[in-house]
Amino acid sequence: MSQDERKDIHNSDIPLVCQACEVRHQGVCGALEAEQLLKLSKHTIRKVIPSGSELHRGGEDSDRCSNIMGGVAKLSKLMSDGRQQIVGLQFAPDMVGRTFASESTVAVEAATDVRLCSFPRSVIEEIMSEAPELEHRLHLQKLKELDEARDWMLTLGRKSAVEKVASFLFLLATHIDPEKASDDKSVTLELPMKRSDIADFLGLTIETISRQLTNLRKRGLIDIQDRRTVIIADIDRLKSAMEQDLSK
Amino acid sequence: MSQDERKDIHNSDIPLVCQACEVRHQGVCGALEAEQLLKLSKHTIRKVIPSGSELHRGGEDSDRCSNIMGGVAKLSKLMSDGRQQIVGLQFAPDMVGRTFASESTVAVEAATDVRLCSFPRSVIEEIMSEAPELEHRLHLQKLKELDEARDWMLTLGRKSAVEKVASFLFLLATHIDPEKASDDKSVTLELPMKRSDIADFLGLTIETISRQLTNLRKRGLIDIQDRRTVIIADIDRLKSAMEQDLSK
DNA sequence: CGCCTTCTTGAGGGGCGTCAAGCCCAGTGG
DNA sequence: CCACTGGGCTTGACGCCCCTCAAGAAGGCG
Repeated sequence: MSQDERKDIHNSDIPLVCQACEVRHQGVCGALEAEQLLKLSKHTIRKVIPSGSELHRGGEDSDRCSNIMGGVAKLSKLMSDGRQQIVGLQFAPDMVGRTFASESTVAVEAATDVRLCSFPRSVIEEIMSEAPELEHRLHLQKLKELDEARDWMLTLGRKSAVEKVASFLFLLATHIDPEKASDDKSVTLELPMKRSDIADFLGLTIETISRQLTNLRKRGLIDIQDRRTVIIADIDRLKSAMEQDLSK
Repeated sequence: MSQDERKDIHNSDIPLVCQACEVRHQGVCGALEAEQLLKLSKHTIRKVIPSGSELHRGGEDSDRCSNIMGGVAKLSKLMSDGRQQIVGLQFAPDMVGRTFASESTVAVEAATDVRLCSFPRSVIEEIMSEAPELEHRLHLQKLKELDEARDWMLTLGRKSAVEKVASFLFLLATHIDPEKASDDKSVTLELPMKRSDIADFLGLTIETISRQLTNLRKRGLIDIQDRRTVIIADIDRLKSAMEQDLSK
């Protein structure tokens, strides 16, 4: 097995599990040398989390981090009386987990089935201290998440219900299969979560989500194939619906 | 000048401007050696930004970053029709600025008079590449901002108007003069911004802010000394008002 | 087919926005 | 000194957007 037919510089000593990894170069692992990948891969577990189950309970400690290989995870916060707010969605190749002990009050749950590459927090932190480039990549990812969180604060604080739903659909269209951003202006969206999750993401109720989806449908902005499949007729018109109240 | 009466290891070669800096050890500069401080200090400008003026216009490029030495800066986002959302407040010793080209669509404005230590982005990024500990500190700060942003998303999406105002007052009480977190349960708050800013921070209108402040006053949770000064009677009662609707 | 969860649609009510009037206070100028 | 002005704030009246409650439709699965 030491005889590898693709014996170029980059692949010779890279763990097989990483060689086969489709998101390695986009994720934080792209910053790692073969030696470090080997170290990390000794502690990794690949697993599939079924839709609806938790990767990390909010408010509890967790000493594991995971790269998302596929699927969608949701980050949520819970109030004592049960009110809930989803504060972010994570897609491949994002890394989830509370590095440096932050993110403690956020729960992580699989929205769809999620494929993970999971490892102990201590190992990734140790490698970070040796490989600044790894911390740099993670830093950049967190800066992106911060930008997205602040974008969403504008949506939560200042947009109407229609605008919120349009913003949600646009977010999905630009994050799921971004390479499939076709030449065409129409996009077929597989909604990765149910109405109650969408409501918790947008700070609305399920009834309002439902009403605004039919509102958008009646205006010809979207077509609803089935409850989980939405066809965006024209992504540009949807984009303009994000800032323009269509309630009247 | 090479003769320094405090010739201990730590201070001998540290620039005078940094020796005098009251937030140096708490801010990101705490990660720097004398040599790096010297390099950075050659490009720093200390200045005071008067309340209301912009440090950075949203959507524009900026090649400067700044440490906040004192005062409060607000980060805001603007929609094309004028709706606005404040997405964060920054206090000393936070660093503001778009390192690694993120944060582009966020405007930074002085809420109060703000004392800054400002330097070019290129210099801080260069030093970061030499000193991973500096990037680590900045990374930790951004993780804290991400946590705060997500906390605030819960506030924006799921809390009632009273709860939002209570949350705002609590946020200020715990961020302004945190050392003055006295033995006493009552806290005198100097509001760093006017009602319209508070409204933009909470996703409400100025009228609602005003009404909910008097609501909290009538319930004995706060005392309003003048329009800019609020006395929190009991910080614990205020905290519980953050999750409990008092509209009835 | 029955049962459960999820979703849609309608009717009614309430919380917050909108509009408007007036107060407070600092700044300015006569 | 006071009148005038203008920005910031408060308070009231009213209306609308979205929540609440409820009923029923649509799937999914044993």
